[in-house]
Amino acid sequence: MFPSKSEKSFPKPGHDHDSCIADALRNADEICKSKGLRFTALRRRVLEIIWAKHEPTGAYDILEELSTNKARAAPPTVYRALDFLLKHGFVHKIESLNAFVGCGKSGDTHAGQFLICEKCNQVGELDDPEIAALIEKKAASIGFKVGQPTVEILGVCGDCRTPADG
Amino acid sequence: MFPSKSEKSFPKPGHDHDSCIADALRNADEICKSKGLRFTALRRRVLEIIWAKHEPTGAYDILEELSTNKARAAPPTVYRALDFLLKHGFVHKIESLNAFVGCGKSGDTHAGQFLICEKCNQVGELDDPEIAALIEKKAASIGFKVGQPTVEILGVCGDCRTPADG
DNA sequence: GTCTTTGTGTTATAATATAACCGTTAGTTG
DNA sequence: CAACTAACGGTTATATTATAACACAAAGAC
Repeated sequence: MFPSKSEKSFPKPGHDHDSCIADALRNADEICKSKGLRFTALRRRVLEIIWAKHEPTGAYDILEELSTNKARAAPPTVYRALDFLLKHGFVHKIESLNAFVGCGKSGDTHAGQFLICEKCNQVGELDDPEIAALIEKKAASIGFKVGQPTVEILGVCGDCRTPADG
Repeated sequence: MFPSKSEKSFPKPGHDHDSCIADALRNADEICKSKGLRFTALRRRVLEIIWAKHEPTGAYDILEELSTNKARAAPPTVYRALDFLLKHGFVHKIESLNAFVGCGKSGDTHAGQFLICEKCNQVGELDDPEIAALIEKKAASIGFKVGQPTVEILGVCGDCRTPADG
């Protein structure tokens, strides 16, 4: 896992993109090996495409990338790979965008808290335990047992902020 | 506006359903009148359908309800009404379900925090300022300016809980 | 090596959402 | 009130997102 590196991550404009793709793939490789999951070429490729974009990517965009000039992939191909990646926590779905992003702290299925920049479209993952705890507490106060929380925050990231954004 | 009534609401199993539909419509009537908005028959009917279901309702379900045996409504009819209702805060969209719910505290556009019961499908609206503030604070700590937060929590409501749900 | 499970290709279709065009209706102005 | 204007809604077509069902191939189990 990536301990501090992606704890409060928002991808920096100048960061080493290639290496973060490589890291994510290597990470997934290891996790799959240790858990006996089949990290097939297709699944690996889909994960790679998602990381390469480094922003929320729609299933049909992935499909596009996946398709070569000779062979046109069909939707179930992508959705099945996504199911696998989601199930094992390698990617998250951003519900408000119908799009998928790579998860910085893969390994276990977990709900993230996402900060989505309206300007650069990049997504930061917060995963803040205090937020999760507060939500759970408030929900519990009216008798509600929290299962899967979806927290997606649209806004403007630090790198894109101008005085006008406040 | 409904101050305490729906502050922490989760519709109770035995509550007076008809009156809460009526309340919501009357409320919307007043707000529209005071703001000079045109609360047309169609918009009113769509809001009524959403409240009548009292659970997240898909656009095509609304369309179904809207269609009589003589006339079949088309999607834009519903989506346009929904746009109006969303814009003015009479309904919310639950992104994780692609569905719409009536808003218990209409009047201004605002982002809600939703508790969605997996068993009865009812939705409670939390709108807790502490949660909003904490999210804002945590986001700010990494330079992110919060715009529109989406908080949707899947789980089990008090009325549906059994010992097995913890 | 056979068997069984899991993964993938393929075709078709479901479910959700929007574009574009146009007539109608409701407010607005003179 | 008549003419004007802007908002509303009907209609057709189409875009976008997602899944069902079936057939075959590849991988792991025995």
